Amino acid sequence: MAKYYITTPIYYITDKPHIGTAYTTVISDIIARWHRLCGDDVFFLTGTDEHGEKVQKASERAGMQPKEFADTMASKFSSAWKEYNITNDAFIRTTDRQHESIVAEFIKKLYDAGDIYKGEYEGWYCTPDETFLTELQLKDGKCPECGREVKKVKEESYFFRLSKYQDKLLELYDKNPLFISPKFRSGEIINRVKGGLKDISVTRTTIKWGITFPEDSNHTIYVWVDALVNYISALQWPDGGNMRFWPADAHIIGKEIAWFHTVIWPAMLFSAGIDAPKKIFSHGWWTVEGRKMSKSLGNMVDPIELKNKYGVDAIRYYFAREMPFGDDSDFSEKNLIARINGELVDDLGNLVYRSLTLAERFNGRIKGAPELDKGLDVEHIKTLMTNLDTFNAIEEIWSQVRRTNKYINEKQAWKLNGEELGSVIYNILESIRIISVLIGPFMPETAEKIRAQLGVDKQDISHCKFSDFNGRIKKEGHLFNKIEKTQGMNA
RNA sequence: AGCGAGGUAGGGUAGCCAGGAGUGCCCGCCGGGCUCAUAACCCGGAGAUCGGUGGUUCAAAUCCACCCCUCGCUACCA
Repeated sequence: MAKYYITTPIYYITDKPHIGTAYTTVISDIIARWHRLCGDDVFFLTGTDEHGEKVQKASERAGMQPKEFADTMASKFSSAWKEYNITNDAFIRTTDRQHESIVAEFIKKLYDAGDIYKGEYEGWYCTPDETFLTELQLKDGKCPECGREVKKVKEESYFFRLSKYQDKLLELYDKNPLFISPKFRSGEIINRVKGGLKDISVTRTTIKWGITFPEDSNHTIYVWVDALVNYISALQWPDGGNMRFWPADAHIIGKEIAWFHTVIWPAMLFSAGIDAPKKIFSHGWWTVEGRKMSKSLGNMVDPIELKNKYGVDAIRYYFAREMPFGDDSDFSEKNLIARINGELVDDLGNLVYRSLTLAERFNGRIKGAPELDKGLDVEHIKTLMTNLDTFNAIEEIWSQVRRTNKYINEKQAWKLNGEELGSVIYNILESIRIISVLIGPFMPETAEKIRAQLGVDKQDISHCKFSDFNGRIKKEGHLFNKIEKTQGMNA
């Protein structure tokens, strides 16, 4: 049995869950469920990032202690994921005491390796935005975000010798072409690494809400270092039992944090003498109704509202189906409704309903030779899923849904009887049974409903081939209901 | 500015790396079939100067050059 370790980023708790974080988490869950379906020993991690200046400020505004504020926000995430049927094996919080002590131990290891030295951080700071900026980022000497004046700040800081690992990183990319996925994003990173790496500041003296740097208690560890270590602290590094899951098979992230995961994180691991993860997959971003999603535009989509309105499985399906492998996509309610009505209600729901009507009326033996197995390529779907390509995997599954609908029409099943009908029904039900297994990771509730109506046992990937049909038909209702146009959120 | 990604019928995508008739898929539109099914499903059709210009070639959506447009990243902003 192969092990499979998959992670989401840990989400920064100044925001509540939105469509982007929900997307990352759902996609990761689909992959995790897929691997379980394939019999792998899976560890699936998500969690929250709770230190840093912004959290400190946000908690002050909320009139709470940072830890109290963090507790409130973290539970918003864990309860949202519960509602989305997320099957994470652990939920890590960077304020967990175990995490804090492991981060301290980890950074000490880098220190002992001679990769941490004391220096002086110098840069620009935009006070109203509370943001540190580099020379390059400034626009006409002012803050690129708000256009206001910035001031020069100088502060004692400890640095990590990132520059030392340039060659080792390039070697990593070279030996593992899929390390930075999808491939079209790797050039960007590799060129920048080739262009040279600067050491990075890893501690702060001005921020109190963080983990104390063990070598100098005037400093706290910078949030990014703290956050990245979650991937191993959740496994109880260095010698906890779950370390057998390391190296991670896939870190699923948004493209905006690719640099940290593909450059800084492996470099820190090298310094600590730990293997690099196998793959960093950065997915695209959602725009909302054609516009960038942002708080100031007020177009943040609340995943809980969305789910309450359309159903968990519909949203999970939409996430996996709408956004092509790694690309950006537009979220639009019109489009979501079109997919629910066209693909879930008309294609899949209707297929199951009409098939069960035929099967229920038939009282002969459901038996025959496989005909509908042609064209269904489970191995290909496996390959796509291994490559995290949920978009094309669904396309492939749906072609079988369409093929089955077509088969019913071509055979004119409603006109047949006797053995001939028994054979056609056999093919239809076997096809639906296999479809239900394949869609399980995407739409677990729907898969379960189909399975119950077919009256078959729980199955895994090895059952995705035509064999004898052994179910006991029990037709219930429709799997999905049509969304009327007037029901749209903004309609 | 530098680096990167993309511009294919009304919309969305695949094809490009390894050139060979504009070929595929989904939605929408028009017409037909069927009645097991949630106005569903199935079949057929219309619709594209493949962003522009120039080049290589017997042959370019595909290779090369230049240009236009959109988007992302640019390191300590989760």
